[in-house]
Amino acid sequence: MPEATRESLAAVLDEIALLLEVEGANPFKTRAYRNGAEIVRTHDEDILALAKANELGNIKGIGEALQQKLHELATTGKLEFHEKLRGNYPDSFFDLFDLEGIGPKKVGALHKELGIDSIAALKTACEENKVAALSGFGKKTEQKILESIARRETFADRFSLVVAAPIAEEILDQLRAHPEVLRAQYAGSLRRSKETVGDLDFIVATNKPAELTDYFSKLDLAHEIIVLGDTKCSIRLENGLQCDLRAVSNAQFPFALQYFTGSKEHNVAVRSRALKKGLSLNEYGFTGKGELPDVHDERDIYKALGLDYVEPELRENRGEIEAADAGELPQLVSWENLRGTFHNHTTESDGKATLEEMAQAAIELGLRYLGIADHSKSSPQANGLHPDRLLRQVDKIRAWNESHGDELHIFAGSEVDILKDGSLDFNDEILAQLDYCVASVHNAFSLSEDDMTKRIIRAMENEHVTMIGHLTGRILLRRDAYAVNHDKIIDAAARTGTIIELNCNPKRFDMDWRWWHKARDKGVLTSINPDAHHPSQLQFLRFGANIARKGWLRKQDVLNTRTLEEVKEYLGVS
DNA sequence: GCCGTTTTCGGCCCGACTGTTTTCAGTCG
Repeated sequence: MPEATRESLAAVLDEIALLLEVEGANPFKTRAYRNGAEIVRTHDEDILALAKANELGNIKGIGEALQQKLHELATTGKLEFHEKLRGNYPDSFFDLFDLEGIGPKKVGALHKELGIDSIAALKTACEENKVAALSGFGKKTEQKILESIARRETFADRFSLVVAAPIAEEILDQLRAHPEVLRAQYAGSLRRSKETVGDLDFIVATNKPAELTDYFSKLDLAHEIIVLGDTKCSIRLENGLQCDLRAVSNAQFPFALQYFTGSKEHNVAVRSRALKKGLSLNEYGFTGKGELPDVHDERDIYKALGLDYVEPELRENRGEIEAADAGELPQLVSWENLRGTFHNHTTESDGKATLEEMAQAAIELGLRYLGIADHSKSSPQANGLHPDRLLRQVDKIRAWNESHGDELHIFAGSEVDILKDGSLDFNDEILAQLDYCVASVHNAFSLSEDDMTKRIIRAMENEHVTMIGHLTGRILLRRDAYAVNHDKIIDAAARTGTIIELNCNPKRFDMDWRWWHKARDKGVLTSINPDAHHPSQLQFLRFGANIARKGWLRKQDVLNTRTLEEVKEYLGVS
């Protein structure tokens, strides 16, 4: 029996809620289970230990029934009530909930009436027109189910910022160009700078909402209209990305923007704070007895609740409300603070542009310094450099600085492979000739967490290693992180004075934003690096600043906000 | 299933939209 974890407890409660819903139980009962799952996930004591000790009695939302069930789960790793409920359905049944347009009720009806327990079975039933004949279903529903199944096979359910961000900017421009639009903004996870997005949300302030939803549905980018009403519209683009518009009055705008920016968890906390002040908050405004606060923008909403303004990136209910209450929110780093960057490639290894072209792009972007760090010899797949080529590149960079250094200073570095045992791909004699060194893992991903952590810490202990590149090796939407113990790495970084890179290539965003606050508090410095393989990728710095903000980082936590002179001093180079 | 200065029953968040209905249930956010 697998050991119970916080997440396994929560997942069982969520699954019970789902199955109760399928079977038509009291909706408030299912909500109680969902609510219980959320409490298990977010409670700030050791919930597993409390459950084992059967001491959950004092937590609001966990009653006698849930307490008993969590105790059984925590001590035995399973729950008879759950197994009984779950026993009726195969694993494939749960895939049905991934489909858009059908929820627990319809899934329940399909299972009860037609015995459908997988997407394949549902597809067949639709093709045989058996679904349209069911009560509560019809021709259109059947068609939508088939389209949803096809879409699931064709499209991703989340999108990279490289894809989504430019689209969002374009749609926002088009909304702002409409004469009836007073204010417009995107909301949702993009505004919060999540590392990937599931869909795009737009809010417009207007006196002609129906005109705007109509306009939105007819955008050139709109490939399909999902819903179209007088105040909201959803479209799907050709690449499968869903975009939602809410059209509200100018007075409602700040409330709608705040509400649809989320996160859900942040909003729950904000609303409960409002209730304590005798105010009810929803996407349209405050309601309550007496005089209501005067609200013109989002800041006024937070102010009315006695809170400092919470930047969208921080709205994840990870301590920002408490900090806003205490006046202790950080002054976040911004994109304009960045003066240079490290970890960039050229055609010497696997980059697509020469040293000169990369330098030119950095100048155009307004950077004062640029770090080059091509791959080392143990990455032959990336055309990694042997020492002789590396040292020739160093000479070339020194020559550039002689002639162009007043405009852009280039730091000569290397992205050195951390070998399986934690030793480095170049010896100390070579490393000593560089201005700095990014050490990264590029192979042997399947080491145990313990071995991988030791491997990276050994590299950090080398005095020539300036920073650790893409700590976990994850490729978003494609490859999971390798196992590594973040706590131990952060402690080692603090102890050895090693920088942990914030790799802001949107396919990586590594280290994950959730760890930066802790790293910062332990005095760990970061460098926001685009890992650019093309001049245009230097622009990733903008995403990088957003992710840093999401990790609560301030200007002083980021090496590349420093002046050239300060960086030279830090690196000990002239 | 949870909760309570409305205290052991009765309420729990809700508005917009669609499709299947003929006044409303289900889905979504």
